[in-house]
Amino acid sequence: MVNIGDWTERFAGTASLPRDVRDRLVNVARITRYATGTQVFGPMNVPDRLLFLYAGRIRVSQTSEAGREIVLYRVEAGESCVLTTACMLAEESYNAEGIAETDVIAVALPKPAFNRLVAEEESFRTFVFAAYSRRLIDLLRVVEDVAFGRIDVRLADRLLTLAGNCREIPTTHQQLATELGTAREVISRVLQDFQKRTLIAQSRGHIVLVDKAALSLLARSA
Amino acid sequence: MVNIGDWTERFAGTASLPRDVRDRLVNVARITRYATGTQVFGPMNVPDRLLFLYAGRIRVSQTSEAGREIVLYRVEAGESCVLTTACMLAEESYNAEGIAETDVIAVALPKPAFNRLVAEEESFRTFVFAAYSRRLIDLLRVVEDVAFGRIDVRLADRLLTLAGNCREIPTTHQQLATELGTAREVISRVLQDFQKRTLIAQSRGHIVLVDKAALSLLARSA
DNA sequence: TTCCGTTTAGTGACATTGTCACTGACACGC
DNA sequence: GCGTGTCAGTGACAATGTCACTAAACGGAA
Repeated sequence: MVNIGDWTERFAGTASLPRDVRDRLVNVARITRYATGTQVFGPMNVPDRLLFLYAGRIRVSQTSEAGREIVLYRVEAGESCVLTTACMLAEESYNAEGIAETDVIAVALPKPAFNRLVAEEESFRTFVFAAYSRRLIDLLRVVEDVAFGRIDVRLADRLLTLAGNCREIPTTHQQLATELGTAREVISRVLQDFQKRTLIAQSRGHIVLVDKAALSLLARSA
Repeated sequence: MVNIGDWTERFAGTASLPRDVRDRLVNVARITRYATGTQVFGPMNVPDRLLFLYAGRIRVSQTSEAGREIVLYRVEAGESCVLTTACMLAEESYNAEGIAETDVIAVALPKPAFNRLVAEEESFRTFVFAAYSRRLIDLLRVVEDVAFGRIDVRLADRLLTLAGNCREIPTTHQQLATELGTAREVISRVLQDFQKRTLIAQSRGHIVLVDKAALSLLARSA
């Protein structure tokens, strides 16, 4: 186990806390690691601690009974994973799960410590509420996209997001279908259309964004 | 203005607070009323106070740029409206709005009082987090329905919900389309199908649930 | 290397849902 | 009665989802 030192520097909610509070936190929190591809939380795997993402990225998605899946949002380093909180508090069941998309290092805070911190520290409270709000708004965006958005527009947008500064994306049609909550065949059709319009180039498990400008235009067209 | 007396009895988060805290709350909170059909909050109308619903019902929905709309959830008496909190905290814009579906009486708590309460009172804190969690899970449900659900199933389910114990619903096809985030024509088609199968009867602005059992079966079939 | 099984992608037919441009029916006030 | 606006019905078509396949690419084993 590698010592990651004073992780309280890393989080907006803890960086400005008094020295003694931070020392206490470092003592009570447990550092947890998840290898790429492993499940961080899920219906069968409800953590009893609050997770703060020190490094890595978690993909949160929801699966239907029929087995279809949609990506809801991603938790990045420095953020907290509030869905686990929701999970602990609300007794209702839900079928969202978090998968480590890279190797992940998380800080797991026991519930009593979390409670105390929310009660005593204004800045931490603000951080937690902001995290909740952020996720609520993320979900509003998902609802809007799924309910009213066109598939080609959503796909163009997602391709650009996944690529970041890069031009290439190592991904399969099935993975992209999961991103948008649709079927692989639909993705294949749209990607073929993109290819014909020379917006992208494809090979097995690999997509190259040839014309980012045009994709960007398409993504913003709705 | 009618005096509604000690409203702190009404909320899970305030009923168990010490007498002196409740007296203080009653003093600082303002009672607000909204007539049926008026907007409680929206993109252009961000309240600076936290709302707790004393009586009535608020319908929270989201509108697309193209003007199509979908109902996200309803806030019932005794619940708090956390989306307004999200709204205040997160700077990001979103286009959800809350409409008073009946005449509404709400308790509006100034932000400092809210903050103090969250800090000092465990039971209130639990209440607020539970409210957030509830909404997050509501939204997960909406995402699942919209992304993976069939229209006929969703409509059957919504009709039963809207009817409650009653057999009749005074509503237009357009209103039902807004409930599910679809188009009126789609609702018309499905309702005609339901009518042919004698699950319902229709007249202008009015639907009678003839065979609730069958509708229920259909609603649960996915 | 060749063979074979697995994963990934392509295809066409069809079902469902969404869009558009209408028409007709009903209710209400004058 | 007669307009006027709201509500519902319709058919053609477009977009998306489903199904049952085939074909191509890759990787390991013989």
